Amino acid sequence: MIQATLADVAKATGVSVSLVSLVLAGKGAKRCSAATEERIRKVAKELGYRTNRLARSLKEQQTRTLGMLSIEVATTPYAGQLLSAAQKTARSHDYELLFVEVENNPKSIEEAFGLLGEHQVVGTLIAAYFHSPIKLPRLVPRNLVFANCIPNKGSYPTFIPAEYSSYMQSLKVLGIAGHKNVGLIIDEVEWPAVVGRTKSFFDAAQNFGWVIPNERIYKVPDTTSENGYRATLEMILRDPQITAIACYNDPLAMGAYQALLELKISIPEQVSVVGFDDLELISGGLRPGLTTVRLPHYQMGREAVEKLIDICEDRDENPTKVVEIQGELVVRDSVSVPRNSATSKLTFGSSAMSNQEEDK
Amino acid sequence: MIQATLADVAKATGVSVSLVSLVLAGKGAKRCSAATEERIRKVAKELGYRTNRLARSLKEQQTRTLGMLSIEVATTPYAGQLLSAAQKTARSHDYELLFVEVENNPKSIEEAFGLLGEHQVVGTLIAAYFHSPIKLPRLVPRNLVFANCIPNKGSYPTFIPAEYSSYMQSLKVLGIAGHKNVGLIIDEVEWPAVVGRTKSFFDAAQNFGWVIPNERIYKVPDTTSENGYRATLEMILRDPQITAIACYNDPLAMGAYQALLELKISIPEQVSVVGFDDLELISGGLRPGLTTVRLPHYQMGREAVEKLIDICEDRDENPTKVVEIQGELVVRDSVSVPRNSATSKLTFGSSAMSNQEEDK
DNA sequence: AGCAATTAGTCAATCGTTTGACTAAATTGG
DNA sequence: CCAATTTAGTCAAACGATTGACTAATTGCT
Repeated sequence: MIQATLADVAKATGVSVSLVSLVLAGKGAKRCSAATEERIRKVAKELGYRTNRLARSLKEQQTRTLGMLSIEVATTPYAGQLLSAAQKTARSHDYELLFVEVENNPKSIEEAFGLLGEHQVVGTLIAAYFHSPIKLPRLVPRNLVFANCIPNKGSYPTFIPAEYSSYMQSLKVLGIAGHKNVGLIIDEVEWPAVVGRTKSFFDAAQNFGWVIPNERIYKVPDTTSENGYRATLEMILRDPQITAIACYNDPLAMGAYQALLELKISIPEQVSVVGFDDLELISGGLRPGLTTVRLPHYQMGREAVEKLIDICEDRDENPTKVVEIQGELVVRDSVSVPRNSATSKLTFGSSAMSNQEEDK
Repeated sequence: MIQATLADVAKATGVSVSLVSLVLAGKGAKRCSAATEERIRKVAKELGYRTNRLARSLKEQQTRTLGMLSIEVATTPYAGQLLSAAQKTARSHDYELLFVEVENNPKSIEEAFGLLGEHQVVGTLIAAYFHSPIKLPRLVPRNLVFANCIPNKGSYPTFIPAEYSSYMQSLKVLGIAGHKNVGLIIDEVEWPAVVGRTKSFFDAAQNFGWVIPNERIYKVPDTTSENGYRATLEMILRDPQITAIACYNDPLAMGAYQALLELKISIPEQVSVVGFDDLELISGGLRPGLTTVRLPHYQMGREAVEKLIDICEDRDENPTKVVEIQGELVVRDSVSVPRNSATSKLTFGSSAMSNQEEDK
């Protein structure tokens, strides 16, 4: 006997299966004497009785299992927060998470839907490792929500980072510090995140009176440190007026640090840098610490699952569609007031270090 | 009707439920005419019939679900590979993964065991984000395996990184390059990984004739970049003979880079550096690229689940206990032959850059 | 023709849990 | 004291899939 069943408890107590079921479900009040109830509970405990959720779900025609389709969420540093949040949130509502990795194509997603269907999941969360578009198959299950990605059709509760306003936070740090000559290094592919952050940059330029921002936008084919390094070298050599570099993400910022260090330009005294993502390994590991914005992975996971459960339990009073979640500005030490360009011109070479004349 | 059942297919075809079941299970050969079989299949397809795994499992008294208890596997950069591998491996054997995050204490683990029991999982994988000891509760389920962690009692299939031989690979790179004066920066807490890599260092010292290694071991309370930076500064200033630094992991190596850069000591010309973990964000992002060792997260996940399924299906012909998996050496550009200390003494200051006189 | 064997199915029990319908005994009210 | 109500339970069907036991009709063989 691998697990005690209701029948085992009933036999050991000398009552019917029904009564045990009622008592253990807390519905025995009107059907059972206090003494019997106690006996049943005692025996159940002794036998280590645990409900068989398969049987319950079959009878109830309703599981408490959610499916989570993940597009590289687990394997991307920090996106895992989303998965962790989803699981913990589900658990806290007595739901389980059936986790399935898929590829971002309709066929792979459709297969996974079928699988989740066989397991009678009551709802499905689709999440991606970066804010990306999802192509859905023809048939989709009911009770579907999205986190960190956007479906190509239909209208579902969708939880994504507020790219525009999140990025604006770090740009504001530059603007308020008084920077006027700001460069941007950004991905050349027009992902939703790229569009939002670009707009943010132009609006910041407008607000803070930055000069000709479109000439100071450097596009890279991939947001690697290597590309951040190269873009920064080029940017600084071609445009030595620049006092601050806004990077699309932290790996680019890491490359920017390397380029500036190589040019013997000190951060933040001579050039300030901001990143995006708060990849702790990078942002916390760099010297000086990188001022950046933490993506709301945890919140997206939590809110998406909470919404999903609301929908599953028909408690969706306000059928929200797209929810943009604000990232959190993490201020470290990579931004200062701009150098006084009258007294401190950027020079390149071994004497750069002695050239630091900061504004007060 | 949310999902078609066997009864639906049977009614639509005009046959009994039994026959449909038999046919769709591929056991209809001796019980069904080819014509009827074809009709059944056609109707099932039209109705989008999918087996109800709850009902099947209940009847079969056997699920195809595995439980995975994770100790921060999802939230730690790169450990997520283990989870991804586990899920994909399970899936490729037609198993599902019920993913549960737990804390590393017996109470939390016991709770999760109970939960998995209710879902009738046939086997359980416990995995941790770093090679760590696990305290098990009094009662544990059958069919248990461990990945990247070690149980405090009992004897279970356990898949861990081969700390000693993995780390030896990167030390060999230093040894073969001809380094004699090698420093080690390592965690002060005696985790299994620390013990293995320390032993590796002493044996490498023995083999390659390194001098007094115990005086060149710097212990840090936490393996952060910051501590790597501090340890490196101290190490180099106190012991300028050092030509190579072996770091316990990549974040420490990142800190070492910063310290060396600040001292204007070039990598690898004047000092070589090796890391461990291959945190791509760091190892691939640093300039020059960091020579390090990739932890076998993916392999641990895959092999653990394969073993688990073997056990669940009574196919465990060789009941292996602890399997150590070798990490993969990733050679980048942070190691060269040692500087010739006769002609190139380390000096500290702005003239260091011109001091590079390498061996040929 | 007569019997066995094969073909093409159906029947019914079962897994563990839930719950509305039922019942026997005890208690209450007038 | 007896009818009505309450108490303390039991019974049985259902969820969907599986499978050994059964059967009716056809075919094969001599």
